Amino acid sequence: MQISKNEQDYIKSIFKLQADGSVSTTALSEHLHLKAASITDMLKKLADKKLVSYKKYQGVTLSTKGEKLALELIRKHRLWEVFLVEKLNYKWDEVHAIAEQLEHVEGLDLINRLDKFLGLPKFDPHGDPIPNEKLVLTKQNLSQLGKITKPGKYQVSMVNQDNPSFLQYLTKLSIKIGDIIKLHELITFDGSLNISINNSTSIFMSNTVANGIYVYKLNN
Amino acid sequence: MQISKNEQDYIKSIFKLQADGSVSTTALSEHLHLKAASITDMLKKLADKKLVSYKKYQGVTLSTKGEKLALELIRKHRLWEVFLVEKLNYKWDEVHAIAEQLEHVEGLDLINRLDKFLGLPKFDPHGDPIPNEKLVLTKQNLSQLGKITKPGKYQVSMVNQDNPSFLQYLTKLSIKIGDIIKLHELITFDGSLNISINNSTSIFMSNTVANGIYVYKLNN
DNA sequence: ATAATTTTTTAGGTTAGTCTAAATTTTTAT
DNA sequence: ATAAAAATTTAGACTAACCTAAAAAATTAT
Repeated sequence: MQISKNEQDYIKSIFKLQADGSVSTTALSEHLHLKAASITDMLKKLADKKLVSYKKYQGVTLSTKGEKLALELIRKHRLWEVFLVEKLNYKWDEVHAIAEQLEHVEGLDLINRLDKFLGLPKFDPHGDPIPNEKLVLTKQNLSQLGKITKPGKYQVSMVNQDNPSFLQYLTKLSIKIGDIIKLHELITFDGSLNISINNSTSIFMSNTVANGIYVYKLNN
Repeated sequence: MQISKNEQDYIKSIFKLQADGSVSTTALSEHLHLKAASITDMLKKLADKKLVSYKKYQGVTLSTKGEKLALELIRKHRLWEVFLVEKLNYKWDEVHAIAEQLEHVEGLDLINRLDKFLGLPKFDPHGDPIPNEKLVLTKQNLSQLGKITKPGKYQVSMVNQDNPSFLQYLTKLSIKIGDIIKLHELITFDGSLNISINNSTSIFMSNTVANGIYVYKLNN
């Protein structure tokens, strides 16, 4: 059975939104920028193809098969992003739309060859983990910088990739994956932060920006 | 104005078939494996978009705009083929279907970056010339090995890429782009040839196979 | 030159994926 | 507990790209 590009996009969205429990028609409608009626239509088709489990008025969840497909797409998307950044010298804010197309390219063994060519990378340019050939996705235990309550040393491990201008702003601040952030002070009033990056002069950062940065706590 | 993947496929076919003069509905129908009625429909749309010039019952020719698009697609296709063979170690008979998909991927500057990454190759894995960044396609003056009338030394410069099993057969004969073929004898009866490749022991080759090999005459 | 054949177009229908508007179900607020 | 609001589904329509069958035009053969 073949699954269209559009169907694949639904599966990816459901995967992304299904953090806890089932995904509502409205949530999908907003995420895909389509009308709710269109979502209902498609969910029926996806259910017919056993990619999701769907009961009227009760939202949708991925089946095992649907989840496998989602992980394949995520693997493809992230590996192509690595290719675009590492090999074609794109910036991290430029690759999403292109990878969105490349992830739908099919070919015997293509993605595993690409994986090997890239040196079996574990993370994409934004720090998101790449599912391995067995589609195992290893999640790290990270915190949003904006939610942290104690001053200390943290390592930038992942950034929110949904907004190119956010990524451009991080570039302007010269914040990259792997950087060490020292959190000096928390302003409780508005959640903004006083930090320094890789031991350079300290800067202020809004809570909004800090929430797009995921960090790993270092032991000193 | 945006041009769909399907429209692009028509443009490529017209380019390929338009060797001399205009292309007939039937020729396109066979090349694209679609019914003639569908071709007529689409030609009207392509004419509306100024990609072709089309008059009822008189076949179709590409406009300047259509020709530019065709060359862009050929450039993309051939560069992706180089990528697949050079970087991902595919064989020359395995890349066509994947490149067919990759050629439709759009992205600012993508193909020029790929071109640079690959070292500005002049030919694809089958020896077809790659249009440069200005879309100039330099054609070589080659002959089909099966049409040659005089014994002598020739260089394999291009092979017919339409048939994977033909390419596999060439691989079995260990014939590659750049190889030197010595044509010892022509059998006029059936057009078959007695040749040797890179000075190894001589072999016979059918006229059919020889016609899929394009060669350049060497001076001795 | 006309009849037969082939090519091409037209007319009307199908499917995937979207839409709007209306109907229905669920949730929330009183 | 019921009314109002929100979410969801149904019904019917649209577009792109295909199809079949029939009509029309062009070509070929007698």
